[in-house]
Amino acid sequence: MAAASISETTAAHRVPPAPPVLSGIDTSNPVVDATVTSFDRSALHAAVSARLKTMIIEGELAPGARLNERVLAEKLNVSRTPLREAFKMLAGIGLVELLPNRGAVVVRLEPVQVEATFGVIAALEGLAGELAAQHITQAELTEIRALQYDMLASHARRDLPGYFRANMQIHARIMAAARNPVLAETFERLNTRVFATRYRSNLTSERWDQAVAEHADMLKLLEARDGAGLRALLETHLHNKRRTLMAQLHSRPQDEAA
Amino acid sequence: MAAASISETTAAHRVPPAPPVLSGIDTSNPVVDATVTSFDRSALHAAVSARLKTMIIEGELAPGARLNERVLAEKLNVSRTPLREAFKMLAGIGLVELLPNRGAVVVRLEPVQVEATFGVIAALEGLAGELAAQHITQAELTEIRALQYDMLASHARRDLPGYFRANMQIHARIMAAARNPVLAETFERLNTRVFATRYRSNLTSERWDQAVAEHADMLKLLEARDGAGLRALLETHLHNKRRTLMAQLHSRPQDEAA
DNA sequence: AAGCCTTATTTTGTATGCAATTTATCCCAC
DNA sequence: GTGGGATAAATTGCATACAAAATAAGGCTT
Repeated sequence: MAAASISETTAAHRVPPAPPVLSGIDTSNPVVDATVTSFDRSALHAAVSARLKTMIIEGELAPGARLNERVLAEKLNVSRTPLREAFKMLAGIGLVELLPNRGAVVVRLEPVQVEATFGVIAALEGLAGELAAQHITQAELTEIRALQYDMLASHARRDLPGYFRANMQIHARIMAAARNPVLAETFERLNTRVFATRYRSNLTSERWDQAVAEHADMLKLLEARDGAGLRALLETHLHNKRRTLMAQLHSRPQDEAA
Repeated sequence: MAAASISETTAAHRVPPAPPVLSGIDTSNPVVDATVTSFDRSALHAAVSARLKTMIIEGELAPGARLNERVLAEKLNVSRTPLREAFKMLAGIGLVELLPNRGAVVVRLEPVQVEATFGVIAALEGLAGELAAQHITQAELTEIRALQYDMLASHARRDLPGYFRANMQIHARIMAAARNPVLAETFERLNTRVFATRYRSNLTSERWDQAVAEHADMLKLLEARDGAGLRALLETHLHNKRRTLMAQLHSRPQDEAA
């Protein structure tokens, strides 16, 4: 059957139809990671879980899509057992929903849930800013300054993907500087869910300019190590982002998927 | 019971009309025989997951304990397949850790991780307070007032378990009044991990008195619908709690487990 | 033709078997 | 007696087989 190719006796390990994706256990943020640990046989379920995760994040598996075990097992060249285990892991982190006796579906976020998620994210990033102001090193500050210029460049060129990339990096660096792994993990979990919404949305010109200005203030507060100020600013920043997104979601309904 | 009510469900965003997810089949009675066969056949993995969760929360499975598949499968009267699936779910919510080719162990929180977790919890509960002040109904307020008196009674009697029970209820009611399911879910996830630490610790008489006083202020701010004030108070409240706990953890080392 | 009951097909859920890895045990050299 | 290495036992990981449930299909009645 499908799975035969993996259970080859030697370590000859198959090449999936798609290029290698995220490694098994990653605490990093979604897009950056590229480490491919050669999971010979020890972590098929982890590999499958990571693969499904990127498929969901990148929209290959759309929100609401039903995950048929037989079909997916064939596609990924694994048996149903590790696939089902991957489903359970993804259910644990809230990316899929398990319907008893009816399989798994990709979680679909209604606008109201996106709104709720951003409310929590705002608080988490606010906390990250406060802690980062306490713990950040000069080297980290320097890197963020550089990213800020990258962002300004992308903004000037009206390069939205580049802007989002730099933007995301900055937020990630602040999160890293907070030195709180639990905070980072919690944030990662929620950010993954709204990733597409957050980093692939459109912006009005005004909102874009405003966001860039907010980032400039952010950097100033960080340099001044004004934790309370940075926290407040980050929260407003994200509440603004949320408002923009919600308006967008309400004007243009989400994509539906079978 | 207390633990059961909190740990009831880990389901993420559910769409209202959709059928229940991971129906909270909670054995919640560790004394009765361990068979799970009486449960709905369609949710063995969910039932096992819930059972393991309570076993972990109640300390029957100690932090650091290795989860032997054969032994646990026999004890719970299930095959290894749903048991392994339950492991994956618990790994997803951060209660167990998966060691490739070496099974699963109950996550052991080092003091520094407890500290980090409480930092996040403080922010989450603070946010809950702010939102609760906006959304709470009179009926909910009345209930919290009653719980506050329960708590005062337990305090007067030096009934620590009763105090923690009422205390936990109050915090849970505030969380519920926040009307943000994502916030509630995120909080639940973290609170579960530090449950034993949080609600089974000791208190000095002074700290106990102070905590009770803080709760009185909480209620006042809630009644005044002072969101910002309540948020600030809850954060201090939890930072105080954290400081107490950390002192305790450092003076008395954690329980070790094979 | 529409609705409902019955039957067939598909799909999910669990148990079991086997391969691979890890861990424990024993023997021997030194 | 200790250390190292080979062997045996135990344990994990994956694939498959079978059972139960859900879904789809078909035919019958009205």
